[in-house]
Amino acid sequence: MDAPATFTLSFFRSFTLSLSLMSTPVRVRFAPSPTGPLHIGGVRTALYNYLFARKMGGQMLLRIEDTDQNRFVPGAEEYILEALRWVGIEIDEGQGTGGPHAPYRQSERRDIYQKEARRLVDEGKAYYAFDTAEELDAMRKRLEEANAPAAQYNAITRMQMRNSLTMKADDVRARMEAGEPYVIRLKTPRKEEVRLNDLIRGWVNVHSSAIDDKVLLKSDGLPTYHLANIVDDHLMGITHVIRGEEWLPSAPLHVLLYRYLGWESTMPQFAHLPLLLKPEGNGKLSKRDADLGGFPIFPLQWTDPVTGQVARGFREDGYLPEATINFLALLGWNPGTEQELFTMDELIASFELTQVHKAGARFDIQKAQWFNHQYIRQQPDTALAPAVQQQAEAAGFSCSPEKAEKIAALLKGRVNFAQEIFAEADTIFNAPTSYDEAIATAKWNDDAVKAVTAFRDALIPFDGEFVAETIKHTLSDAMTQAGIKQGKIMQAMRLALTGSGAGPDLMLTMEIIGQDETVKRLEKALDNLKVLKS
RNA sequence: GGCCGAUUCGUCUAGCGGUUAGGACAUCGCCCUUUCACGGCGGUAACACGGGUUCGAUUCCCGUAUCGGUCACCA
Repeated sequence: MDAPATFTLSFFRSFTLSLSLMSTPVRVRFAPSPTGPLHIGGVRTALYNYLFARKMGGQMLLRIEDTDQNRFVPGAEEYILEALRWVGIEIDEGQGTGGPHAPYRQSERRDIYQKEARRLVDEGKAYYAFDTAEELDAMRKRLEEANAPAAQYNAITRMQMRNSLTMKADDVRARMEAGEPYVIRLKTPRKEEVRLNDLIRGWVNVHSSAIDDKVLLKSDGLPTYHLANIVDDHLMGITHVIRGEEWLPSAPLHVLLYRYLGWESTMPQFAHLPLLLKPEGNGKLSKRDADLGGFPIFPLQWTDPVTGQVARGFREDGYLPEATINFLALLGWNPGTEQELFTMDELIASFELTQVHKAGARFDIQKAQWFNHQYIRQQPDTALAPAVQQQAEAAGFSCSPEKAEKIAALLKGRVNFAQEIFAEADTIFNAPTSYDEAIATAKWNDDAVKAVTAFRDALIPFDGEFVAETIKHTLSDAMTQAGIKQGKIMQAMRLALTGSGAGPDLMLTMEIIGQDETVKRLEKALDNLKVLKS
């Protein structure tokens, strides 16, 4: 911590995570591209970044990687911000929040990247290239036909292409002045072993011959991901890059870039997360799976601005944010305990990057539903009631807040989603218009008629508080007087009141529908149900 | 195809040389209950394969297979 901190830091950084963490504040970033709705896998990446940042007492940044003008989708950035807010991921610095390293939108930082790209050219670590798309295609085709080991722009092929390494300096300058389009490419070394120590996977070695001369700066003047993310991560003081496994193959290239830019000593640590896979079959989770399986893979509903197509969201489907993050957190990570239910604070407390699983995880919506069930039943009735009331009123029923609350209390344990409560409450709002035939046949007998009649007769003069407890007593007294065993006629009683053989607690159901309605339903049953066999 | 990565019940996973291989979802059964659920209890179910290393491998090493990712002026 004290005097030799700088030395200690750079020396131990690559070996000991904890040591460097004690010395430098952790800074992580979530850097999505605004090309559409944020994928649920992206939400998980953001979540792991957030958990790690909070756990380490560090900061979480949000950067928008919009360097591809062609793929820009209006509304996507707002969607990202809202999705993160919804699941409870707080951004300390970045787009939508601000901070000392603004702007946080890469399209607004082009001068910064251009400066660094030119510096690389000046230092002989990159070069200008004028090849057209057709020329590149021709080169790849030629190499493929020649059965070359790799059809790429690299240390071998670059000398046959049109670039500042093969052209005269005057020629290069003249073309640039004439406005001919060009890119800046990395001059990848021919023979070099690039190593990187991934926090989740350990050492990964790649030979530089496998890395091609990646375009760093595109002909439109904007950087590619590779350049932009390194420049920004460095400038913004990022200490840990936590991202999806799809970046692992290009990670050695990034190490090379840090080296060439002279920033290797403060290079962030890398952690590559396993991917989310299709529920069944092969490949990674895609929008198609959502359509096929009838479940969301986006946090929020999204309407495509061009096609108008609507993609469902976890939020709109009725998943609670708590359930969503709990589900996501455990998809690829496990604290090693047997705890399944975690609040955000508990996740933060127990999260460890080193405990992130290495293999991809199949997306299982059933588990998500189970988590939602757990959180729905924990919700206070008052939190669930407004939605019930709203749905009821929208369907043309009058429903007081008190009634909605009672309904929520009665049914929340039976459902996976809040909106299912109203559907389950159908027998409360609607008197039966028909009766379950199987139950009627089996249970509607002479005793049942006698029991229902007796109960009705006991209910009409009843003037106490009409609540489950007193109803229960009234019923049992009536049955005793009539000489009927209560257990024998309960199914019939339920049938008379709800038309169904199954449902929630009957006494509470009666309490909610009220005394008058209860009596009315009993009479209606007596009028409409016939004893088929005695 | 080249390169990189991965591989424990159907699924998510624990395990980090010696375990009756544990938990959760799903599934099945029992109990609870007026019923259906919920809940409780229990059952079925896994170390991809082949070589090593070792007294001993799910665990370490090497192959094979399979799966995943990546090979753009997209991120």
